[in-house]
Amino acid sequence: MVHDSPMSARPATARSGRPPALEPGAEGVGARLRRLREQAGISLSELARRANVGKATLSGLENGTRNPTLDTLWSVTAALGVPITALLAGQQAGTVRGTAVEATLLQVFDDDAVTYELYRMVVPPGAAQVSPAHHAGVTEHITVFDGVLRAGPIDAPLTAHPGEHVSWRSDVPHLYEAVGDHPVRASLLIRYPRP
Amino acid sequence: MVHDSPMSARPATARSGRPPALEPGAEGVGARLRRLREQAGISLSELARRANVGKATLSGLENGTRNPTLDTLWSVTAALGVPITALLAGQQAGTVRGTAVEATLLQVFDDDAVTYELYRMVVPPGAAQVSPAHHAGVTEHITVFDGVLRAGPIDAPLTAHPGEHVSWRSDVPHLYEAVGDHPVRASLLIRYPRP
DNA sequence: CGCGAGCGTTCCGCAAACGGAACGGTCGCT
DNA sequence: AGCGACCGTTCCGTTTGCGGAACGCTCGCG
Repeated sequence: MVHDSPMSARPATARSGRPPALEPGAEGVGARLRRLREQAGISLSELARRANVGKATLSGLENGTRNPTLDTLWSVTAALGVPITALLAGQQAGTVRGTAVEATLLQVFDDDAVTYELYRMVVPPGAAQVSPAHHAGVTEHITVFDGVLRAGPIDAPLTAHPGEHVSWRSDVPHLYEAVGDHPVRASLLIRYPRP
Repeated sequence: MVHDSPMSARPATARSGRPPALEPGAEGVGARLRRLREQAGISLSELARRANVGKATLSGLENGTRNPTLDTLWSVTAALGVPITALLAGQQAGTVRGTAVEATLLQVFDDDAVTYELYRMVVPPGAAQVSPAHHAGVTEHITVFDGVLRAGPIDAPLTAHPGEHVSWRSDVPHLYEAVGDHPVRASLLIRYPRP
């Protein structure tokens, strides 16, 4: 689910015919930047000087009327001494919503030969979600904390009760579904071997 | 220290006369994006279609020859179903280096009236760091785990041994310094009241 | 009072990021 | 072999983010 076809309910990032106001995330970034700058106790002009960016750029950025470049963001956050993620985080970062599954990315373990992604997952009752196949070798591992989950390959789904663990190779289409009328809370670990 | 004058050793983000290659962070972002896309098992063309961006844009982004706009990043990460921070994180995110202090941002508590930032801090022996004043009302709180620390307002610094706690109002210039030849490990909590 | 210093915003020419189209290359199918 | 579908890269005209300069404003000081 996690990486699959957000085609359906994509958070309207349409570029066509943009009105004066920018996409939803932008003014959040601007406001966050202004707060960080004021916390640091420096003026807009001063920050522009330190970061080697124009005052116009900074002004437009804070007011949400510009759509900054990545290296503008780098310069500004570096001059403030904060990680670049400080500007982007906070807005539902890491939460992925599918048709019937909501998953929050808790952690990524990125080793040489394999990457793990750990999610906290909630499946509400009454709806099922089907996800297309992942790459070969990818496996998913779910531990159920609450509720009863049916998940796994479409033609051979597995059932897990609280405290139980299921896993399968997800290089085939697979589904997630809550059994009964309780939402399912679970942890989801996806393992991606390096090709 | 944390927010103060990274003027000295700024991670050269100079914009003047940029060579074909971009600033250090960029190709990391491109590589990370390519990995995410391949993990999702979709082609560059397919991702361009889903994200509503040009293939040229995506190609240039993955190869590090372009300096993407924030909303390009939004579109792409949204289409991949990953948080935007997935592209930026990983490279020393949250670590701030001063002349004699290295601090890692562990957590930010952002309430209505006040913001707290919690850092893990290491002060190597032999060097001192002076930080200019913060805004009025800002206070710092340090708990020493290891080593002996001298810190606080320049004209009245405090000394803390392992297990001890010091705090001061940081609206005046203040310093951090390890006493003796052991590095100091400590936690640093900065409290910023909303003006 | 006048005036210089600093603030944040707006205007402007230029560089570059953007999407669309065209390109060559590699498959799989008839 | 031929051919259509798709891949990722490159070219190109348009859009827009960029820094610098000018602007109006608010202070603090002589």
